[in-house]
Amino acid sequence: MKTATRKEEIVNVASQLFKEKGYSAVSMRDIAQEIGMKAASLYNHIESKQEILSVLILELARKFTSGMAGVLGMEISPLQKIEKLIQLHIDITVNYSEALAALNNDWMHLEGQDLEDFTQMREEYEENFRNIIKEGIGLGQLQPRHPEVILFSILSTLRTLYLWYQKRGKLDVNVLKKDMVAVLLRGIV
Amino acid sequence: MKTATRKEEIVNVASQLFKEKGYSAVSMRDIAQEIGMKAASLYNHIESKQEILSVLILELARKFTSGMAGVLGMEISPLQKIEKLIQLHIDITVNYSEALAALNNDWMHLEGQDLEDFTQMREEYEENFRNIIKEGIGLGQLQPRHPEVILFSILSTLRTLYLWYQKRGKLDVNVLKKDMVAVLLRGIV
DNA sequence: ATATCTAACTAACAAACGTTAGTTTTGTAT
DNA sequence: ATACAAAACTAACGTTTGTTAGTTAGATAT
Repeated sequence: MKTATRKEEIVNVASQLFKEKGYSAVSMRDIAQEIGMKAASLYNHIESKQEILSVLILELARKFTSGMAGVLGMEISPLQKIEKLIQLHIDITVNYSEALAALNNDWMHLEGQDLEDFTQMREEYEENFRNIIKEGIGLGQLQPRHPEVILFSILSTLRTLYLWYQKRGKLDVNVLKKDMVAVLLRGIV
Repeated sequence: MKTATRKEEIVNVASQLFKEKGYSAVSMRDIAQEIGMKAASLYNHIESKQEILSVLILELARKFTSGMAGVLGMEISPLQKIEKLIQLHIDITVNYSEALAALNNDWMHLEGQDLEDFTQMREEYEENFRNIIKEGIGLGQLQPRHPEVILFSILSTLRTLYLWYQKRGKLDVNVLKKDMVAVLLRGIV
C-alpha cells in the first residue's frame, strides 16, 4: 500500500509524456497540465526538469547494475546466466516501461556527473554481458559467432521490448519469458 | 559523380544532428551553424524544419516499402525471404544510418498527412513481414513460436543496428550479413 | 552596361521555454 | 482561534524557438 508522494507523481506523469514525445519535446507546462496544476507549482516538489530525467534514468540504471551483480554472483553456467539476464530485462520492462523509454532514448540529455555515471554504468553492464558470452563460447555452450554480434542481437531486442510489450500487453509474462528465451537462444529455424 | 545540392546538404547535416540529440533538441540555428550560414538563410532552400524531417523519414520509408515489394515478388521460400529482408535492412543501415535514426526515434514528430502516410507504410511493412513468418511456420520451416515474438525479435535487432554499426564500423558488410542471419535465424546455442 | 536571379545577410517577430519571486489558499497542530 | 508550514497560485523574467521581411553581394544572361 505505497501511497505516491507528489514528487513521485510528477516523475511518473513526466515519464509517460517522455515516452510519447521525448524529453526535449515535453514542456514543464505539459507535465503540470497533465497533473492538473500550474508549471510553477512543480517547483515546490522538484528542483528542475533535469532532476526528473536524472531520477528516472539513474534509478533504473542502478536496477540493471544490481541485477547484473546478482547474476554474476550465482554459481551457474554462462548459458544460465544469460537466461537470468533475459528474465531480468523482461521483469524491468514490465514494471518500468516508461522509465526504460527515457533510459533508451533520452540519456544523452543528462548533464554533468549524471551523464558520466550513466555512461559508465552502461559500459560496465555491456562489458559484463560480453564476458559471459565469451565464457559461454569458450565452454562450447554457445556457437562460435562474433561475441559482439550476439551481445548486440540480444540487447537490442531486450532494450526495445518496452515498445512492443504494451501493444500485446495481455501476454502472460511467464509465457513471454519462455518464448523470448527460446527465440533468442535457440533461434527460429 | 553526384554533386550534392544545398538542400541535400541541409538535410544531411540535419540528419546527423537529429541522430545525436533528436529532432526536438536540434534548432535551426544549430543546423545553420554546422553548415556555416545563418538560420534565416536555410529558408532559401527548404520550406520548414518539418520538411527536413519529412524528406528524411518518408524517403527512407519508401525504400523499405519498395524493398519489401521486391522480396514479395520473388519466387523463393519464406525462409529465404526473411534472409533477403535481413540483408535489405543491413544495406539500408549501412547507407542511410542517420536517416534511420530519425525514422526510428522522431517519426512521432511528423505532422498531418506525413504522419498518416508513415504510420500506414510501417503497419503494412510489419504485416507483410508477419505473413511471411506465418507462412514459414505453416510450412514447418520455422519453429512454431508466437509469430509476434519472432517478428519483434528480428525487427528490433535490425532497427537498432544503426546504433551499433558505427562503433564496430570496420566490420565487413558481407561478414555482418552472414553472422547476423545466422544469429537471428539459428540462434546462439 | 544592364537587368535578372540566386543565395547569402541583418533585424525582428510572436510564441514558447525553464525558472524565479511574491502572494494566497489549505490543512494541521497548538 | 491562532500560528505555522506546505503547496497551490499569478505574474513575470530573460532566452530560445521557428519563421518572415527586407536588403545586399555575386554570378549569369542579354
